[in-house]
Amino acid sequence: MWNEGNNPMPRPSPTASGTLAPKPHTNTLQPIARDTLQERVYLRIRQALINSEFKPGQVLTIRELAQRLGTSIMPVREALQKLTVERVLELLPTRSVRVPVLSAEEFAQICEARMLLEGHMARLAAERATAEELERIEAASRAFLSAKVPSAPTVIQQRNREFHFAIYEAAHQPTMLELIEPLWVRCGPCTVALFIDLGAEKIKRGATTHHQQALEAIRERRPAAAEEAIVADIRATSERYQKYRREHAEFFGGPRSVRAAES
Amino acid sequence: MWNEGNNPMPRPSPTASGTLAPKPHTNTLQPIARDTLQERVYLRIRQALINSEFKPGQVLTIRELAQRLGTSIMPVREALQKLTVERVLELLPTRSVRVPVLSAEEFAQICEARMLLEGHMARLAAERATAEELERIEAASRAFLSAKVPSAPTVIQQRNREFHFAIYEAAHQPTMLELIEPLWVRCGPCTVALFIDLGAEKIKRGATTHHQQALEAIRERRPAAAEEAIVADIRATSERYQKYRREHAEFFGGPRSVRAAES
DNA sequence: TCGCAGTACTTGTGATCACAGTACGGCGAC
DNA sequence: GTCGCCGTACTGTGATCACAAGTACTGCGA
Repeated sequence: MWNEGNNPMPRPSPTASGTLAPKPHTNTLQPIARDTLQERVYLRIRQALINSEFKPGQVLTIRELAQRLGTSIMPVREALQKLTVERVLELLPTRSVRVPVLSAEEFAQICEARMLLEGHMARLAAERATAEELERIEAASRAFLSAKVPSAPTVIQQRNREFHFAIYEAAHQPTMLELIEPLWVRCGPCTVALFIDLGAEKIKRGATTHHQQALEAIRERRPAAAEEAIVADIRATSERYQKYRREHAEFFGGPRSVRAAES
Repeated sequence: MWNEGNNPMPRPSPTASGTLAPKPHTNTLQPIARDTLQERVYLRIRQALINSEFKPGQVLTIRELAQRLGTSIMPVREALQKLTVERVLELLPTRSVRVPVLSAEEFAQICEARMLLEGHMARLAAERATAEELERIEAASRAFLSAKVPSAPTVIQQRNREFHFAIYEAAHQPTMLELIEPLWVRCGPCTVALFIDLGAEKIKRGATTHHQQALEAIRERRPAAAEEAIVADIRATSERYQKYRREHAEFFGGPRSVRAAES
């Protein structure tokens, strides 16, 4: 499961674009992709983190990644820099980087921010969603429901993500959407770890209720109810992590945050 | 005023630490600073942006900055990368970076996020602030009030910032604090531009009311009132920018967002 | 006088090299 | 046998070089 050893990492493919499914474009002859190597490396590692190809706590070294990706170290070091700034990765005292193991408090605070921002977005979506956007949300919801539970946990997580962002896009606040996105990436590795260890069955069942409530609230233009449903969904994730951390403190052991040693 | 020409930029000084005043440490023998050149460059440029040493819209080139800072291009290019990820700087189609000129919508959405997050923090501060933290907040308030209006607008902005963050630190949510900080840096250049053009007098007078209300609310443990005061303060900034943009559309002219050309 | 092409220069990107700091192993002394 | 030292291997950092893409300027020709 974890990509710890020398399992070959596929070369970054040009089709591996951002983490959100791009909206279908109707206009032809859109500008061709002219991205840099560094950008591809960045997106590839980011995707790997979302997909839990790296384990929380795992240390990533520049040269090894460069070798596995078939590039020099330059694109990799800059990609890791970027991920560190986003706090998707964590700086060790040796200046190596690792996948963070979020403490209960950190996870809770990120979830708190998510509740505030995403609740706001859900409220706006209920007010503003167009018919087309509503259809997208419903499609995402169906996709989530139809995800086979025994399938890779990342699939459930992926569908869950797409459902949420289908809602948030309907709020028509692109700048705020960009603030929310990194919060998901930060939670990603730890959340997926939860999926794997706890079994996706129970989690999916819990989320389904909130999803249905959110969907209906948006369809019926009830902003407060939409906000409430999304907040409840996030709160459930937060509390699940709290509980899990308490019960498996040893698993998340090891030297916790690097910064703890600083102050 | 603007640092457009060849005005020498001071070498990054080891004392130029973060943008927040560090809390006084009581324990001796804290770890010595062991930061990298890149980090100093990053903080120096970041500080320069907050202080409005660069004008919104101004293009920054790696080699020129490197020369002015007296380093090779390596630390500078990574510092600019980091600032771009934080969206403090903006990528041009040529892959140069420039100081963003926030559109009215972007500024409004960032302020909306700030109202949600910082309002939350103000509420918590009113619930949790210790006597010592309250003293820090009051000191910051006095410092803001005593700032001479004709002095550099950046001083007012600096004091304002310190007052706000004195409150937020009393919420005891470091992770969320880290989410708020980059929002201030993003707003920085455009806000200070506002100060300069509009005159700090009026702005300071407006903020003073909100500050006093927030301070009293925290002192008297009224969380809802504290949140309200902070939100009102941010909303005033947001609306001032909206108005200013409408009236000075030509000043902020030029090709707006780069991404506008992409879709 | 206008328009176009060619050139020189500036820009960011990526690769390679040199270096300093750290971690970890073995080896020797007590 | 255990503790401490030392050397090796490895890691990130910073500098320099090579290159491709873009821009602006200049000069030639219509």
